[in-house]
Amino acid sequence: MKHNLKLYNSINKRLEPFRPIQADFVGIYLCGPTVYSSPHLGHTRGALTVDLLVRWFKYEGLKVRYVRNITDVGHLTNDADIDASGEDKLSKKANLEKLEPMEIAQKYYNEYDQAISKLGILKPDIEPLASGHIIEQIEMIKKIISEGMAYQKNGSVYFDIEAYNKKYNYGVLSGRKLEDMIAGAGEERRTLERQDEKKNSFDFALWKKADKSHIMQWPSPWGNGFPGWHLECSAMSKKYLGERFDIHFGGMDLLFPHHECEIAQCQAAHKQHPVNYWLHNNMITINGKKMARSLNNGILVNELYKGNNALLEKPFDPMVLRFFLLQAHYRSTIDFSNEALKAAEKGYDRLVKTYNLLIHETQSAENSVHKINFEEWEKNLFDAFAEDLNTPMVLALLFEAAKWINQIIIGKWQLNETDLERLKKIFILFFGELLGLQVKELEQIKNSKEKEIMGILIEIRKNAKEHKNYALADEIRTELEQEGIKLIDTKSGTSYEIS
RNA sequence: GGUCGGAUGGCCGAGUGGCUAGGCAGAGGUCUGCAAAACCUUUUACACCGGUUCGAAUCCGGUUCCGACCUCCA
Repeated sequence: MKHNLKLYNSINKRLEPFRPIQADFVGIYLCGPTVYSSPHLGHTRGALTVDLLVRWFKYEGLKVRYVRNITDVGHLTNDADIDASGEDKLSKKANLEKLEPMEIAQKYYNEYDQAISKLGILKPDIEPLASGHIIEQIEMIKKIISEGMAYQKNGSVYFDIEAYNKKYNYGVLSGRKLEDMIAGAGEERRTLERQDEKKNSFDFALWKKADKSHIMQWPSPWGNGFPGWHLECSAMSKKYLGERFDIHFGGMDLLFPHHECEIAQCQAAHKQHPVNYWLHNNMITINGKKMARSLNNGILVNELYKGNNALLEKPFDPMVLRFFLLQAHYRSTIDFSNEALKAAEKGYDRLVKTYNLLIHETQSAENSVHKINFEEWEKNLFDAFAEDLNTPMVLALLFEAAKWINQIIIGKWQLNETDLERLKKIFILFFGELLGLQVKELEQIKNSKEKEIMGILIEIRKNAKEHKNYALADEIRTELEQEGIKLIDTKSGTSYEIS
């Protein structure tokens, strides 16, 4: 590694220099989505942040194995316990849409995959399904039982936190103490059903017994049932990344109980803490409140792309969403609104324009005349990215370069070939390769007939202007504008944009 | 109630002790027949009250407000 990456480790609550377990290799696990409905904006953030990490590691020459799971085993809608109907989310949706649970999972997985890919997010190396790892999960439960840290009750298996806590420390990640959790289980806690099966209310299910009406179920040593929610990530991360791996990523809302339980399961089964760096992204908010499926305030990713949501004035390009998210640090909340997106769109367009100018319009000169400190700029870019992925800072530095590029374009500054190539190289590296921003095609798909007609109109208008027939010139401009065609006059001539 | 985080100019959002973050909007300018676009320049800030310090948005204490988790959640 050429640069010193620092990451904020949730378990120690501080920035730590990143050191891989094996030199030149890094293993990353991201808690992916439960595929029972369409992805909303919140789902993009974790995937995007890991994408940045992966891009960085690859640039630094590390071999990356990036695992992002798909949860296609329905968790029960109500706690880890059985509610009145005994349905899980996937079964419920399957009933509703009259489909097999696996059809539901496939359908929404496809949607997720598509929506995420449009954001320029690289695919993971392994994308395992929870349903494809039932055997591994059962094996892990057996191990935990043999360690005396889980117990069976009526065909279900629960994790015994009290037993676990005698040897290990439950709560290392979230900072929760067992006593507090007992004390906290007071009047304000919701009363959960079937708690009597558990020794303690904070115990969680490793395996749940399924009755006949439950669609997704598998045979196990404890009878037919399905695995508990926390187990899949432990089983799959162990299988593909080992008992101890480098980076575990997920949303902050998963920190407790999900990740805490993962730690407990792994430690019970493998006698070691599974992860070196616990990373968590913050939430996307809307009017200051977390966006979530369960809160029904989510904006779907596809709604954003298509503009068909009451809160949106218009559709937005996926790259605008990517830029919008990069403007905030991944550990901060980011407040979503139509206005904020519009602002991001303008900023992004400006950066893209500058990018195109740099690549296509700049020409080197004999001698450099400028006020650029390349060394400092370059160093600041690398430092910003490596300082826990400070993408807002990286963008600010790219906007600084945008000003330089304009100085060159208007002829105030000039760069010799070496300097110009250097500017191009670094700009492309950060803009494209590391931030993963792609250039929207400036030349929209204009068919040749349309170009011809527009060329004629522009020519007529040009002639009119030359003969000072401004009435005609303005009429052409106004009429076209009413059709959504905007004429843009520049020194070198007139171009047009269709909205 | 418990655990944890946050409060920055009209909006979004960086910044951990002294030096303009940045984007959008606003203002002024260049260009233009006019306008738009583009480019250049630029105003407004650090929730409140104390304290530490030569110096605090940044550290400490308190207050108020907001949020996340403790149910499924990215």
